[in-house]
Formats: sequence, C-alpha cells, structure tokens
Amino acid sequence: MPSVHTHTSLKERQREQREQLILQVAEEVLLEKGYYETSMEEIAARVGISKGTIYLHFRSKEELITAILQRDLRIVLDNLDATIARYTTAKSKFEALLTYLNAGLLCKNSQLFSSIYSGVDLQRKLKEQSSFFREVIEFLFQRITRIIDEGKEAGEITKEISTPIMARTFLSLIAPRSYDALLQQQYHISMNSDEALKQIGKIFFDGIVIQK
Amino acid sequence: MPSVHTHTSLKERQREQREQLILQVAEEVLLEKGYYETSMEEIAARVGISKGTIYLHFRSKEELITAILQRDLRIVLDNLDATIARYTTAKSKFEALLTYLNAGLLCKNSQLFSSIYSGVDLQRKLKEQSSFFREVIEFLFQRITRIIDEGKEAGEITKEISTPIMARTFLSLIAPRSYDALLQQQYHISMNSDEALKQIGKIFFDGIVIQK
Amino acid sequence: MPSVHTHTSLKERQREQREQLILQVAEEVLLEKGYYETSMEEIAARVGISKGTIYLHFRSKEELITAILQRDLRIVLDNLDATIARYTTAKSKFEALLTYLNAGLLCKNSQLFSSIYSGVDLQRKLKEQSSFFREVIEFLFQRITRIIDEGKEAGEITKEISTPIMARTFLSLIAPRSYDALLQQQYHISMNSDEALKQIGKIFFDGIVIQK
Amino acid sequence: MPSVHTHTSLKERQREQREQLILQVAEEVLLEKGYYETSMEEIAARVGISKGTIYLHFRSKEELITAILQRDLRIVLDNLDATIARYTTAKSKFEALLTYLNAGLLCKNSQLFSSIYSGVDLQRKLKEQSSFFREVIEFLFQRITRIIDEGKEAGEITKEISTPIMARTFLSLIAPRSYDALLQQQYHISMNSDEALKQIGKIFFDGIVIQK
DNA sequence: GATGAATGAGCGTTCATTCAT
DNA sequence: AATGAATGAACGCTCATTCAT
Repeated sequence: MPSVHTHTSLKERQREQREQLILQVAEEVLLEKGYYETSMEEIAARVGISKGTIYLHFRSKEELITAILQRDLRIVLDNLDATIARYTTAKSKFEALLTYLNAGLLCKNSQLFSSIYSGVDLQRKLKEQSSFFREVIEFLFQRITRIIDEGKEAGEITKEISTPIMARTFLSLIAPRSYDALLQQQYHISMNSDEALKQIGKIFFDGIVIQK
Repeated sequence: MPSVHTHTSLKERQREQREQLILQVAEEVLLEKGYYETSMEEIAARVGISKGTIYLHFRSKEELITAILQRDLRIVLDNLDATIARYTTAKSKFEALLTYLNAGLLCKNSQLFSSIYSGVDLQRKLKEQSSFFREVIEFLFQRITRIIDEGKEAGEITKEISTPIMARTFLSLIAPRSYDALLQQQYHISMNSDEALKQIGKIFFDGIVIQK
Repeated sequence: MPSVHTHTSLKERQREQREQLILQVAEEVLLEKGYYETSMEEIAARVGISKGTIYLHFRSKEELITAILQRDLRIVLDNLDATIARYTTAKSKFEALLTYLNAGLLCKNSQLFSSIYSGVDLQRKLKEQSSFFREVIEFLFQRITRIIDEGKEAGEITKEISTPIMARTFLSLIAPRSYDALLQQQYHISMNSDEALKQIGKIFFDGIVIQK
Repeated sequence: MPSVHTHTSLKERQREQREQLILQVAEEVLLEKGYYETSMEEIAARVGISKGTIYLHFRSKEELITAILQRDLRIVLDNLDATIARYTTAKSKFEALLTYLNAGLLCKNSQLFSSIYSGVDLQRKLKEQSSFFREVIEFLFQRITRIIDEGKEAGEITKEISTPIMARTFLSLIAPRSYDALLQQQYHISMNSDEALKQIGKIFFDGIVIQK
C-alpha cells in the first residue's frame, strides 16, 4: 500500500516542515529581540499560526529555544572535525577554522547563545539547565587545544604562551561582539568577508608588530 | 539665608548619596542576575528602601540601568586619555590599555552592557534609546585607531593589516566572553591576572607563530 | 435488501460497542482523576482512538460524563425495585438495600457524582443541566420513604422520627465520604465488607446505646 | 510616639481586614463554584480589587484556598475539646458534638473540603499537599473514638459494634451530602434545625426499630 | 519625601472543541 | 467514519509603574 505510506510520510513531512518553519521564525525573532523580549505570541503570529500550535511541537518556550541552538550547533560540530582534518599545519587548520566558524553557524549561534543566556546567572543556567552548551564549548576548546599542542610540538607555534590563553584568544576572534555592527556601519567591513578574516588571522599568527 | 542654602545642599547631598547607593546596589544585582531577572523590588530591598523611592531618582528601570552604565563608563573614559598619554610607543600604549580596561570598569561594564542589551534588538536599542553606548564605542575606536595609525607611521606597526580590523581585534581581547568562566573553572586562569594579560598582549603583538 | 440492513446494523453495533468502550474508559479515568483533571486527550489515548472520534459519540465533555452516570444509575435503579420486592419487612429491605447499593453502582456513581459536580454550583448544575440527577435522588428517596412508611404502619419502625430524616440518614450511610479512605488505611476496614455493612445496619436499626 | 504606633497598626489592621475580606469572598465563590470553576479573576472582581492584589496576600490560588480551610477549621477544632468536656455521658457528648459541628464551621468546611479535593486523586492530594486535612480528620476521629471507648467502658454503649465503624457512622451524619439541598427543598427540613439534629441523634443512639 | 499597596497589561501554558483531510 | 492538527479563550501568575497616604 504505497498510498498509505505516502500519506503517512506526507503528514510527517508537513509536520516536519512546519516545525522547521517555527524554528526558523523563532530564530529570527530571537536574534532580533532576545530571549526575554521574544514572546510565543509573536513567534506564532509571524509564522501565521496560533500560539497553541507551537506547543504541539515544543513543550515550552525554553525547549523551543534549546531546539534552535541544538539544531544549528549540531551541524557546525558535525563538520568541524572533517574541516580540521583537511589541513596539516596548525596555521592552516586555524585559518580554516576561522573561515568555517565565521561563515558557519557558530557565528549566528553564539549570537543566539549570548542572546539567550546573557545576563542571567550564567554559572547557574549553564550548569543546571543546559549542560549542552557547556559541552559545545568544551568540545571546541578541546579541538583548538589539540591543534595548538600539535603545533607546539611541531615547532610551529611558540611555547611562550600557554595553550589555554591561546585557545581563548582564538575563540575571542570569532565570538560575537556587539560592536561589530558598528564597525560594519562605519567602515563597511563585514566580519565574514575573506579579506577581513585573513587579516584577523594574520594578527593571530604574526601579531601587529613589525619584526626587526 | 545661609542656613537655607546649607539645608538645601545637605538634602541635595543626601539625595545624591542615596542615588549613588541605588546605582551601586543595582549594578551588583544586575551583574548577578542580568536585566530581565532583576526586579525593582529586589534592588529596593537590598538598598533598604521602598520601590517607590527608586522612582524618585530614576524614571524607569531602563533609565536606572542606563545611569549605571553612564556612571561607570564616564569614569573609564575620563582616565583613558591620561592613561594613553603616559606612554610613547604604540605597543606600550596598548599594553597599558589592556591592563587598564581589564582592571578598570570596561570589563564590568561591557559585562553589564551585554547583560542588558544582548538579544534585544541592538540596532534599535543602540540607535533610538542610547546613542550614548554608540558614542562610547566610537570614542574607544577613535582612541585605538589613533594609536594604531601613529604606530604605523612610526614604523612600529605593520601596514599590512587595516586599522579598523586591528582595532576590532584589540577590542575583542577585552570584550566579555561567556566561556571565560569555563576557562577559569578548568584551567584556573583569571582574565585579570597580570600573566594572562601579558600573554594575550604578546599574541596581539607578536602572534603565535614562531618566526623563522 | 437484507444485506444492507445487516450492514447497517453491523455498523450500528460497532458504533454502540465503541461508545460503550469510551464510556467505560472515561469512567475509569474519571474515578482516578476527577472531572477537571481528566482530559479528553487522555480518554482518547486510553481507548486507543483519536480525540475527534469521541465527539462523534458525545457532543461535549459534559455530555460524555453525564452519559456515564446515566448508564450506571439506570442499571442500579432498574434492579432496585426487584431487590426491594424480594423482602417483606422494612428491616430486611433496608439490609438488602445497604448491601445492594454499596456493592452496586451507587457507590461508584455517587463517587463519580461528587467527583464531577462537587464544588460547582450544585444548585445550578442540578437544576439547569441535569435534572436527571435530581430525579435519581428523588427516585431513591421515594423508595426509601415508602419502605419507612410501610415499616411504620406495620409497627416495625418507630414513629418518633420523621420519615424524611430517616431517609436522609439512611442515604448518609451509603454516600461517599472522603474519610473512608483514611479509615480503611488506619483500621483496614473496607466499607464494602459484609461485616462492616452489617454493623452499620445495626447502628441504623438498633442504635449504639445499650437498652436498659 | 503613639501616633506612629497607631499609624502602623492602622495599616496592619487594614491589611488584615482586606485579607479577611478576600478570604470571605473567596470562600463564597468557592462554595458556589468549586475549586476549578473559581478563578482568581472572579474573586478579585467580587472583592473589587485587581488580580495582582490577591497575590500580595496569598502566594498562589492553592495557598488562598488552603488558608480558607485552615482559618475555619482552626476555629472549630479550638472549641471542640471544650465542647466535649462540658458533658459527662457519651450520649450527651455526641449530642453536643452533633449540634456543635453542624452549627459550626465543620459543615461549611467539609463542604469546602469536598468542593476542593473531590475528584482529584484524593490519595495523592491528601498525602502530598495537605497533610493538614488528614490531621484534621485524624483529630476528629481520635476525639470520637475516645468518647465511644469511654462509653463502652461505662457500659453505656454496646460493644457489639466496632469503634471505628461507629465513629465513621457518626461522621457520616455530619458530612456534607449533596442531596441535603434537595431534602430541604422538598420537606423544608434544614439540617441545622434543632429538631432535625435531635432526630438524627436519636437514630444514632436508639436506632429506628421498635424494641419489643 | 518616602512608602508600599494597588494596578493591569502581559506572559507562558492548557485544553475542549472544530474541521480539512 | 476517523483523524489529529489547529484553534483561541481562559487560566494562574509577575512586575514595572503609579499614587494616596
């Protein structure tokens, strides 16, 4: 009975489609307004459905938001290792990461992340409710740490600076910064442009000082 | 009638004192809980006054929070130029800035800043309601830009990287990042320790790659 | 066209069967959770059908619940007269009633009854929406009253106490009481045990005082 | 400073008065509509205040309702022992109790009680959330049990019937029964009338059967 | 001036009921 | 006939803000 099968999967597909639509719209609103200023009402209105319908897909506001982050981050993390593996030197790995994470969803997601959990006691929230985010950051830290340590062993990276500090500084380069918007406005520099990323990478690798 | 004048100024002084106390306490709560989790009730309770009294000093929750930032940022900015002026080379100016801004209130304030405005439509908020924050960042950018340009002219800083990108990257090093807490927990590295700042500075100046 | 007739009546029979299944399951849930804590969703899920299907049988939640009571009470009342008729003396009639109503569905139904309509304006509900329940109680009162009056005429029952009071007191003995659960827990006395009913009957007939 | 004291206690008194008003109105609504049909909105509207104001006095709907019961039951229980102590024989004690509990608030409260907790899984509710009600019933059972046992020892009460059954039956006589309203309507018998209570007591003591 | 009781709009969430498939 | 996705009104509850005292 292919028709039955088709029928079932059609409904399933429609349901999945709607869920993705909700996720997408919710993500938009979230990025615009932040967690607290985003209301289920508005998400529903923008999707063009009623409030109750959202609850057919997500049990609570928090679960909806968590789903958004999980969806996006999973994609990023899934491809992270493959991206790293394509390169051999620490420098090229970092360059790839810089491009990948900026172009990719980490950018958007860390925006979301800070959008959601900023301000509330991070310590508490991160531990109790979303060990998930902790794990994501730990995952990233681990990969970066490994690249650095391998680079140090290969004589590629200086041992004068501690690995955690390097890792943290690298992450700084990608983490969302509220003044990037300002920068873009004044100097027309998009953080996702190749040239900008190349220059930022250069600072990370070679510094800004002219070597004499 | 000097007595009247005295009386008035005494009242004025008391009023000012109370205002400062409210600002200080509100700042504490804000840092602990973030904007949305902070209630006027709790601020009042911690100060030891009633909710209504806060409204004798600040017209709204938003205005109170804005006042906190303004107060702190003003102090930072007031001393910024003096701090810069004490040094001659671009490198030493940057080192001083790194220490100053981290030790200083920018750290706390940008924490506050992101605590408060993250997630809400930054574009809107920044423009409409608090052009002040825009101005602060522009002020910072201007100072940093000047240092860089002077360093470039002096042959101290490479011209290979555009000034805005450098400035942005420098600001990245100080901006608050949610994973710093994680870092501190795992590696016991405080971002305000001298050693950490020194190393971060070294990355900014010399990069991480071993020069051959 | 007998086939059509058969077909129709088969469908009819299936429909009837499903209706009875819904009633039975709904009764279970109702007894467990009470009217307000029972959702149509749960009833449907337990029956193994969809919510919508219930509405093909009952116009509303209230109608469903009313149907449950009507079904059960009808059974009780249908056999009531037969039960009474089997005995000759007032005492034996009452004894039979006590057993019958406790073992029978009145017990369950009055549980249901109070489960459903407790708290909501009884006056209103009883009159407007379910004169049915009123009729049931009147029916019971009538039968009990008749037994009492016959007993009085036969010199079996004292005339010192008014018939309505006696009837009411008799009904008290069977009506559901929330503390029976407590009693059962502490003294392991089930209200449906023969011994308990016998003793309760004895109180009703002979009182608790030792006659001198 | 008597004025200050007066001022404080005035506010306190007003607060207390308002709280009592809320309790009283809530009790009325509760008796009319039951727990689930009673909304905070309606209580507020009837008191003539806003919803939020109720929450200045009671943390939740449940707490409000609990407070109603506690208030009333406390009064009943406080005077229960004194009432019992005034009499010497078991019979007179029971007669007093019958009058006291019917005239008193137990009547209303057990109405409320069943109004509130009927239908929801009593076992669960009673244990988890309101051990208080359990205690009240246990308290009552204890007192009644004592009276019965003393009566049995004094040769006043028959030993043929177990004490718990007697106690339960006695409580039945006072517990709220939905058909009392009906009774009153048809026969103009109020359960609180002296004559009715006297007759009910007589049934309990002497039974309905004519002793030969 | 200082208070804190009062407000009321708004939130997240539930669920009986409907209706296109 | 049967479904279950969708609805939307209603709920309990919060909190920035106001205002009579």
